Amino acid sequence: MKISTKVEYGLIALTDIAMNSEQGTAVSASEIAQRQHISQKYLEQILMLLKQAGFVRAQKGLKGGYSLAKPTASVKLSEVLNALDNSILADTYTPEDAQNEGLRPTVNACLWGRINLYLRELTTNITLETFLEQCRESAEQSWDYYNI
Amino acid sequence: MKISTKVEYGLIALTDIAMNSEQGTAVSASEIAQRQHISQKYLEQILMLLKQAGFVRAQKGLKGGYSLAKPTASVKLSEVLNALDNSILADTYTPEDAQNEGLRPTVNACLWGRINLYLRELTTNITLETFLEQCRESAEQSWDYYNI
DNA sequence: ATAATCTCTATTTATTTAGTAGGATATATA
DNA sequence: TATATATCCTACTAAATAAATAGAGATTAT
Repeated sequence: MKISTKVEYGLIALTDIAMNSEQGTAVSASEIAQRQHISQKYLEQILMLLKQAGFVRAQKGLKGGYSLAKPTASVKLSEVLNALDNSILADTYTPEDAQNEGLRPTVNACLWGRINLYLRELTTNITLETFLEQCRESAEQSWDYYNI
Repeated sequence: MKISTKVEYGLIALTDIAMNSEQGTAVSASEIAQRQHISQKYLEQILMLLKQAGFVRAQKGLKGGYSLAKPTASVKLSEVLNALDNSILADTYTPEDAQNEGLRPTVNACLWGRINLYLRELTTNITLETFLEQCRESAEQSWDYYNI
């Protein structure tokens, strides 16, 4: 499944903020950009999406930056993805589709609709909390892998 | 999830062939194009993919066309999708990704990899046979819906 | 004051998608 | 064998989308 950089960077940024603002300090866009090798200006646009959707709060000025606006357990991955790209979990259903005399509506209903439902269920059941836990486990595993 | 017309039309075409070549007669591209309202020239390119991947066989010349090359129960949806667009079920993993010092490899492994695995499992368990059955059920349902 | 930070909008560039187009090749049938 | 009807193959193009780049404005801790 092809993921746009916007969605990928957005999730990386959210993860970076979660991991690096634990002491109550905000994480600036420039920090994230440097750490994750992402264009800062592009990242700023993406961070605005995360802020508008209520996942992070922003603090302007010196020592400002972004911090989490909610407890990680209440952040559903499906909602984060929707905030970054509202087509990623959506059915691409058009009004003309419904009037199509061919197989298009049927295939849409039977297959793509079913796949999207599946994806929504999957991503609804992943929270930022569980995701961060998996990231830590994954990091440990690759550490072991290279050192044993 | 955004599906390209190439993939969508490919699946529609395969379904059309399955439904309309039962008497051993081949289905021509022009027939499919008319029935499904798809550009014939574009469709021809897509049918070539399905042929190259071994899902349909082609018969040139007068009264020619396409017919299924395998029993429907042995056609896995995952394989059809891969034939039409090999990125749709794939991890978008690049060599640079592995060397990235940031969170990118971790997020790739923990999230996109997991989602793709999920999608592959789902689509591997759908065969053309089961899909056709669902299409028929769906058609009956909408029939009922509008007539009762 | 000022330097650092987010905010907002416009523009540009690169890539992908969704076709269009034209002709070559093969073949059933009259 | 002539012909109409198919598939096969490749090149090209227009439109949409993705991925930034750029610049200026607003805010705020120090």
